[in-house]
Order: sequence, then C-alpha cells, then structure tokens
Amino acid sequence: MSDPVETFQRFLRQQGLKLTTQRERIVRRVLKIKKHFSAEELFDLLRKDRSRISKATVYRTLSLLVEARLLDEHDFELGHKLYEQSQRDEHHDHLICVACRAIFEFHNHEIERLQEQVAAEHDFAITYHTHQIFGTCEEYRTTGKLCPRGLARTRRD
Amino acid sequence: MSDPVETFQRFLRQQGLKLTTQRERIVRRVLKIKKHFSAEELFDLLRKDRSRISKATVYRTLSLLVEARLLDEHDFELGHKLYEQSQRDEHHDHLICVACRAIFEFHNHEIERLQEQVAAEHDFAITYHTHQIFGTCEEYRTTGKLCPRGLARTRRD
DNA sequence: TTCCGTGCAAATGATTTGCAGGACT
DNA sequence: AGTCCTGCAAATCATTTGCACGGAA
Repeated sequence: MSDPVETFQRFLRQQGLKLTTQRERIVRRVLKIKKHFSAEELFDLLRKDRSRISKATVYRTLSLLVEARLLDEHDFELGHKLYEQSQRDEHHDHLICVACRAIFEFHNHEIERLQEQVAAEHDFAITYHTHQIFGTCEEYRTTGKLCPRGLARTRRD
Repeated sequence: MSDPVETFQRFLRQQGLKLTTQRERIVRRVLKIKKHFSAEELFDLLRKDRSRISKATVYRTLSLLVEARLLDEHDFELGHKLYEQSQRDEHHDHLICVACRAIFEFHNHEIERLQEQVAAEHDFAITYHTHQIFGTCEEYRTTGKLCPRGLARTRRD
C-alpha cells in the first residue's frame, strides 16, 4: 500500500487520469534516482533505457508526480528546476555549493520551530518554505574539484 | 560619502566603466522605490518619467547595481526576479503570500545563528542564503483581496 | 580618439502548449 | 465510443546578446 507506483495510480484515478505506459516508466525510473535531478537529466536517463518518451511528456509527468507528492521540486537558482523523491514526513532544507554544485541536506527542528513562530507573529499561514544556504563545500575548497557533468550530486554525511 | 549615486560611480570607475546618463537615471529612479520591483516594472516607471531607456539597458544596469551591492536580487518563484534596495547590514528574509503576492520581511537572529551552526557542522562556507516562507497573509485570508497589478506590494507591520 | 554603452532586434533556454493521430476504460 | 495522452513542433517569456551607431573621458 505504500508502493509509489500504486500511490501514483491512485492519485491519477482520483483526478480522472490514467496510468499510461509512459507515466509508469517514468515513475519507475524516477524511483531509482537517489539524487536531485532535472527534467533534462531524466529525459536522458529514459533514452538510455531505450524509452523514447518525449520531453513534453517528461515535463507533464513530473508536474503530476509533484502534485501526487511523490516528488519535491526545487529551484536552486541553476536555471532549471531540480526534483527529488519526496521524503514525505522527513522535510529537509539545502546547502548548495555554488562551485561544484553539490547539494547537501539539513534539518533543524529548532529553526523550523522559530520559523513557525515568525509566521504566527505575522498572522501568516504557512503553505511551505524553502531555506537554502549557498556557499562552498569542504570538498571543493580543499580539492577544487568541480562536480562532473550529468546528475547533480547529492551527498549526505 | 554614503550617497548611493556616488557609491555606484565609484564602483563603476573601479571596473573601468562609466556613469552614463541612463545609468544615473536608473539609479535615481530605483532609489525612490521602497518596495520590491521587477525589471519590467522599473522599465515602466522610467517610461512614465519620460526616460526612454531600453529594456536591455535596464537589465544590464540592474545587474551592475546588484554587483555594486546597492540592490538585492530575489527569486520568489514568480517567474521573474524582484529587486529591492540593499539594506546593507540589515539582512532579512521573506514571507510571500502566494495568493495576493504581498511580501513581508522578517529577521530572526536565532535562526541565523542556528543556520551558521548547521553550515559549520557541514564544513560549509556560507556565501549567502535565502529563507522564504510561502503561504497566505492575514489580509488575504480575511478580505480575499488580491494584490493590485503593478508593483508587488511590500508591507511591513 | 577610443573604448564603453545603448537601442534594437534576434537569440536563448527551460518549460508550455496546440494539434492530430493513438490508446486506455 | 469517449476521453485522456502522446509526440512534435511551435509558442512562451524573462532575460541575454550581437551589432552598428552614439557618447563619455
């Protein structure tokens, strides 16, 4: 019952939509990605799997996956959006290395709490938030190595 | 010595650039704006002042003003960037009403401190950060009024 | 003079959309 | 049958850029 493909199908049905071959292939491929990825990168991965799905369909399906809450969408000021599998109840924010583009995740309960307090003080009803820290990561600073082309790296300690 | 136009001129000279009529008009106009504004909105304001400056120049000058640290640039997921006069030492983050587009500012010293701690734990050297809280503001929730077209509102309590 | 800067229009580039033929239910 | 979908190419849209002419130092 927590199979993502089923979750997606349930979501689609609910919206009067169908789980097509393309949509299913895309979800299954997406589930294998353990990093942050762009629409373009997903498109390339699908071609490598000999799935000739159009870019339009990739974009359309990514939107659906975000709506279905299977994916989270992020704008890290890279000129294109990045996606990652939603860790439903484990919300996290990001540290983005502007040099090598590595992306790290962090979660700080106290920050979240203070943030809610700030919103409350402004009579503001939070829908979601983004907290991004840009700078340079330790590896880049010591090795000067840039992130290889292709998938944006996501490293966890 | 803290006259923004002079600051800009100093910055330009330093870069081997000139303070042209257009650039000066743009800075002076920008200085009068007390809200967040887009390139397009600035362009329109300039036309109203009978300054026929091209959009290309507006964009080019905005970039320079950001480099000169006279303006801060924000991406609030609105499809276009917003700018605001840099409050040099008074950094702040934002609450963005997704319904009426009002923008509120907040500063929480404790959050900033915790954030530095998070970065330190990751051996991450911070360059800058963005902390945006999206949701609905009190006014929108009670009146249902949408933000009027034109300049994005910035309200402070 | 000598670059630097400007306006204009064309180029970008990620994402979206209109259409016409296909595919689920 | 009746929708929903897909692929393709064209359209968007904010922003950028190439060029030839105009302007500060």
